[in-house]
Amino acid sequence: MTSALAKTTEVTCENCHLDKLCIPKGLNRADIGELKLLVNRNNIRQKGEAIYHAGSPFRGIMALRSGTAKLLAIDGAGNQTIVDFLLPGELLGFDGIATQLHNCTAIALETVNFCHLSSQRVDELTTHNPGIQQILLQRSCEQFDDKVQKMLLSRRTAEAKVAAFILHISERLKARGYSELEFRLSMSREDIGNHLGITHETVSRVVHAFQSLELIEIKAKQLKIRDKKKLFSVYEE
Amino acid sequence: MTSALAKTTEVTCENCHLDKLCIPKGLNRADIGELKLLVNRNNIRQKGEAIYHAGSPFRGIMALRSGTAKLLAIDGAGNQTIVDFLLPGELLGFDGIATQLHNCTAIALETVNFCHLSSQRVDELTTHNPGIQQILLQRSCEQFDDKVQKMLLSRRTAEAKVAAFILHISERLKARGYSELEFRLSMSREDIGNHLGITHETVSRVVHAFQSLELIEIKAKQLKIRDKKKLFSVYEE
DNA sequence: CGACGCTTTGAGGAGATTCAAGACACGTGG
DNA sequence: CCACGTGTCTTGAATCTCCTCAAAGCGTCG
Repeated sequence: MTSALAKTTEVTCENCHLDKLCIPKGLNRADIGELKLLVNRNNIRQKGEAIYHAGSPFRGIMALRSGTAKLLAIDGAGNQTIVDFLLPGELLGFDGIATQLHNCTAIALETVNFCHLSSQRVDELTTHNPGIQQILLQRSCEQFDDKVQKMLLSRRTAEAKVAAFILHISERLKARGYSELEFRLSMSREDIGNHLGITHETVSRVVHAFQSLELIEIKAKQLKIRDKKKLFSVYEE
Repeated sequence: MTSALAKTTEVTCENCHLDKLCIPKGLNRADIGELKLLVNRNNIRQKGEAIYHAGSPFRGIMALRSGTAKLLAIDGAGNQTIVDFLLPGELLGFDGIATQLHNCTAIALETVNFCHLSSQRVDELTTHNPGIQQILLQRSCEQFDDKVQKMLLSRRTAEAKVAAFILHISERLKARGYSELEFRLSMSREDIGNHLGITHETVSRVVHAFQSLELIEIKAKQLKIRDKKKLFSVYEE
């Protein structure tokens, strides 16, 4: 809410530290220059607030600059499933492109700051800037690839799921320049379980078992990976 | 193999009966005209043959004209998961766009005839035809939406999964002009179970239970839906 | 400090898997 | 056309993993 902290050097796509992850990845300099003019920056949501709701008109593509969020889908009977967790530099909004209505609800897990490419801008790109549009196609297909990986997990044991979850978060944080071995899980056990298709009690038990085996150290939401190799073997085997 | 049955009127995108499902859906007449020039038609694969392999270079986007196929992913430990079944009019190949290497293997479940938009053509579209490219983005996002639905299913009982599977196939066949209540399942119980995350024995038991409840009639691969409403309620509740 | 939500831990039970055996269907060759 | 063999499908029984329900512990925030 308080935007009194305006910096002298404004952050744009051209000097954003997330340029290797966000839309600019793979984009030429001219297109990045155009992109920065199209993007609306410094949108804020507090913990628990929605970025968009399922059923609402396509809001465009958003990119997290800081904070984390969850993407959830709801079926006819009201069951909620967490489709994805979003880390800084990751894009959301693709669930609204096909039908022009959002299929999922995006909710901040902590205060988030995000950039916004409005649906109108996205439409304009169709004719104006094939370069950026190609990037969107690529990113959308990345999300598809990601879901394929998730399907491969669904047949595995609770142990394998939790191990994969921890390793996946670790990899993504590493790519963002954060510590890959020690970090804070912004989501609840309930959320983790929901995402993995197990109960929060099972998450708790597995996490405790991993701690006993000295694969990890966990206290509340703070996690430290002690033996990445062994943790990986739980997932792999 | 025998293409001796060449028709006098050749089928193109402009007069294909699948135009309401395939790439042309939502495309203007001029773009369809261009599309037909880019597409390579009448590619054939026999049952069990691959259309493309995981790890191979991106082959482009393909559209089934007849026959069915399965799309499968393999993890590090060699576990295979069937990501999707493909019906006539459905597109495949998106698993190769993000990395330019196919993430999945596509295999014919029976003789298939498909159209092919080569990777080179797909790349050309980036600069030449933003209209077709936009359609690809939309289709890619549809696949994403589809995976979200699948995630919602993963927490459900074996009954709900099988009911949803039958109803989903039924819907898609209906959209293609086939009977929605009576059809042949081209995939094995093993394949169905793999796709749904249950064993083939469980598929068999559930299918038998549905038959006892008079929701369906099934003999080998031939399926008849007797009570769609009740079947839907198994899925919904 | 107290209340609330989140997390942990335990015991019992349900659903799905595994293993095993038999039935059936399909294609091949006699 | 029928016999045969192979692979698919069905069915059963025992087992196991994970879930459900319940209660207690911990942390956090007003």
